[in-house]
Amino acid sequence: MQTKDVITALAALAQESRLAVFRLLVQVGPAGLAASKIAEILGVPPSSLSFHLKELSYADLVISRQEGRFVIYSANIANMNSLIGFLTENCCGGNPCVSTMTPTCCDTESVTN
Amino acid sequence: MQTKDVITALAALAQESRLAVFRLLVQVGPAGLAASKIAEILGVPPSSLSFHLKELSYADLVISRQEGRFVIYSANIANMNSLIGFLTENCCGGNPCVSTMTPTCCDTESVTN
DNA sequence: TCGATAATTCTATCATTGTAGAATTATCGT
DNA sequence: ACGATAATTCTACAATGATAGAATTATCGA
Repeated sequence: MQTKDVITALAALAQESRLAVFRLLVQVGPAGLAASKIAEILGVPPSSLSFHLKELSYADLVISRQEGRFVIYSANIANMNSLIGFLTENCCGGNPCVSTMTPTCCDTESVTN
Repeated sequence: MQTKDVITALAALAQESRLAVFRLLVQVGPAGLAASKIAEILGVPPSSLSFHLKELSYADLVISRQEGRFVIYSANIANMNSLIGFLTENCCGGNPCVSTMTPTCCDTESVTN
């Protein structure tokens, strides 16, 4: 994961609506939610939500799939784990303090640091 | 950790210079670095660096201590771990997929979710 | 106490980002 | 094929954030 991608991801999350969307999708898991359902739950106007979902997609933090006339969004857990890995990388110079270097969330198989 | 604090922290990290400063300090560890040293290593003008350090301090991502006429900055690992905990909280609805829920970096004692 | 260095604040300018209504495109049910 | 719903793009406006020189404050060495 490149510095540029990390900044894009962090910037995407550093916004109230988007952070709420992302956390909601993290909690929902791979099943995901339709855009309209997200808008309903969070009380965000559709056009605003679309804007934010686009940002999250661009940052590769969410994945979308078409199901009929619904677009289902779900969190990209693997990329979130990469992000976390980047922030904690080589902590304290490498060896002295790192106790556990395991990913913090599910989908550990597909983590691509 | 509150949503507002998380957004502040993420926004603080979502910037090239600040992310570089933070990662540098994470890698250096508790010993930290003087502002002038950081400016030298990263090639950032002092006034700009001050601006960014202030942001990182406000976000509670770095800690500063005075040593003579030097101000030494170090990463606040505990708070970074809280941040990571917030993002991964209740992943996939709680139980089904969480394999390891351990902090990703040192200073595991002082983690305050 | 005085010059030199460290660090921050002040200031102005420039660029980016968030918001949400209106219009547009696409897909469903009948 | 047509009305209804889903979702996105377009648009304009407001707000926030980044940059770096100049001035300011504070601490060191001699």
